[in-house]
Amino acid sequence: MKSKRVSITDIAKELQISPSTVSRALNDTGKISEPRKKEILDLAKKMGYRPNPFAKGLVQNKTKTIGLLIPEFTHHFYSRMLEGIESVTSKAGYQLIICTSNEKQKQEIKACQTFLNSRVDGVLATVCKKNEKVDHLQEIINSDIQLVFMDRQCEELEASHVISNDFDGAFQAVEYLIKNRYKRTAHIKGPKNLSTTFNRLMGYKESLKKANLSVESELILESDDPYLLKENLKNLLMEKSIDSLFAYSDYLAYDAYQVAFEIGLKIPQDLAIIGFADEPISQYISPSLSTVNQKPFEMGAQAAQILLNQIKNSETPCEYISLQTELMIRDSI
Amino acid sequence: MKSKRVSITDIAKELQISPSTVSRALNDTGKISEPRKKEILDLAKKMGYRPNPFAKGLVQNKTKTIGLLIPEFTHHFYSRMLEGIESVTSKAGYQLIICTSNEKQKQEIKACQTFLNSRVDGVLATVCKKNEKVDHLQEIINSDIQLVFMDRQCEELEASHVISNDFDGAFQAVEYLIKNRYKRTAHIKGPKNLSTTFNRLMGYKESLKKANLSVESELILESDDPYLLKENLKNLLMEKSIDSLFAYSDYLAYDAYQVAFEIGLKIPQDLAIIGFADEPISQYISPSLSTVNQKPFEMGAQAAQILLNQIKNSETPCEYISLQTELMIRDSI
DNA sequence: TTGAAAGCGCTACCAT
DNA sequence: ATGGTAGCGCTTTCAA
Repeated sequence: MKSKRVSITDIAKELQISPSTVSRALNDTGKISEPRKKEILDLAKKMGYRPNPFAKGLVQNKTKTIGLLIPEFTHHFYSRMLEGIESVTSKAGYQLIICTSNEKQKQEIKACQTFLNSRVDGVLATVCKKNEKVDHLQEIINSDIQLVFMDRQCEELEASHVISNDFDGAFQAVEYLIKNRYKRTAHIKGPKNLSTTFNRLMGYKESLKKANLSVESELILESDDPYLLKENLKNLLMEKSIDSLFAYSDYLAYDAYQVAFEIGLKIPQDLAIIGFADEPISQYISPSLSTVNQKPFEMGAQAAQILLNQIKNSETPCEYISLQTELMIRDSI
Repeated sequence: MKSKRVSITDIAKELQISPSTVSRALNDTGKISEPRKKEILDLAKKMGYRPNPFAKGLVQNKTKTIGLLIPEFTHHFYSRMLEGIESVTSKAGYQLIICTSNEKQKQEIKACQTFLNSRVDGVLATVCKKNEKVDHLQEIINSDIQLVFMDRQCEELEASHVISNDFDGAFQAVEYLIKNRYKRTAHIKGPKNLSTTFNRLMGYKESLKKANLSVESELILESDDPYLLKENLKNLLMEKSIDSLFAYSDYLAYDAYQVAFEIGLKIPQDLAIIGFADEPISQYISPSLSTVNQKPFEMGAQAAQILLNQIKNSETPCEYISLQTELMIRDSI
């Protein structure tokens, strides 16, 4: 029962005119008389005509397709970013090809191959944690495919990016602790090699410096090994040498909650905590967690908009956007 | 500097053979001599040949593309389902076109148009909450596009589905409450018109009946109006007429937490609670929430697999899968 | 085993 | 304003 798809030539034959005229009417391009146009459009509708994207793509060499590379979607941050992206791309008639890297470089490389094969017009990417090499991303650029980074910066490559102002976000968080008369603030660092980790650490340090407080390396904790982190944190807390904590993420902040509770400390009385990202859990844990909102929806939307601009005009210079964060004060301080 | 893309004819010319032979070698189809094949493959690689998906799609009328319709991605459940889908589609060389409905029928209809226009080979869909009409989905089926529903069933349409066994999940949850000697269990219902709402309610009722407990309509609460829900729940709790609660979702369970705390009740001593979905928050709230895990990753993966089978052979009969859920016991009972 | 050629649906160019 | 037609890159007969 498969009714054959109706093509431009079908319409042309029906109307005894040429395909070019039909094409012109359908695309509202070039000269064409109004009555003709109307006649064609009406028939097209009646016959249920749908343009064949392949034929179009073949001849125009544009795919109206954007590749999206994301580490994973289970963090609310990325889901929300996706919604921001989708809100602008769908409006512009672009489609997304989504690939997840699961933070593995191998999958990231495969994703880039997919993008190349699919001839996407542009790529939006949040690179994975451990990228020693960026050849696969360089290849995207070399193939004249527009590229915009999100959330995580990639300094080796010349491409636009939209990231959070991690430095300011961290600075303000720590500043808020200091203003509230907390004297010794620890920091739990993020994963190695990420620009975000570096920038939040810097914000922490600078904030201390500005308040004439010393930056002590014993108060800066690595988080790569969760067990070790908890041990180190426990020691710090037992020695009562800190009264507050700024964590790279809400999840790491929650780890601190657990350690604190384990040794009988109260939050925020004994330990004030501020996290980062404003994941949903920060509202649900108790006490609710003060944190830094990164505006993921806006991040996605802006990145998509920049990409579309670059696709439209490849001469568009790179843009480097740092989104202001928002300090969300709840009950953990 | 845009180096022109290399095509099959480029390779053919270079080797002074015909394009058809090159095509055969590249696709490993039909008769071709081994040395020839090797020669062609080597050169193709050297020249950086990439098949043009448009030309291929145009001639084969297959897009290797799947449309994915999802209400939204900020619930962990859907993100995880997406990861399950992606794990099988990417392996099979299919690409996903993602559209979100935001639970709005209008956007859902638009998404279906997108799928039709893009000539996707198949569609994976979780329909939105308020669908009075299903014409847009019917049109997908009429256009000979394979369709598989996930999570939410759509009885009006003849299509495969992969859903949770909501009935059993609810039944077991309530059974667990009863076994632990809770006598009066309330239920907070989900959104109207959803198959999941109906099935979980039925599981609740049947579980009570099986234990010879009466089903009391006053203990079944609507959730459409959050304020009203909290008021009603508060009344029930003040009257001390219930000792336990089974909620349609983890978020509704959390609402119950808040009401309980507000009037000074302890969980689970004064009120035992079981939620549904095993969203991340259920581990993070305190006390941690007992809930029903729906295996979203498996749901996505299975739905994708069924869809691929149907795409490969359109005569494949519809499949109706009910995934067994898993009761996750934590501290709220 | 290989080649020649038609044709998928569309646009763009040139002609009228 | 409209028509004719080549050609995008590929697969798929059919013929050799």
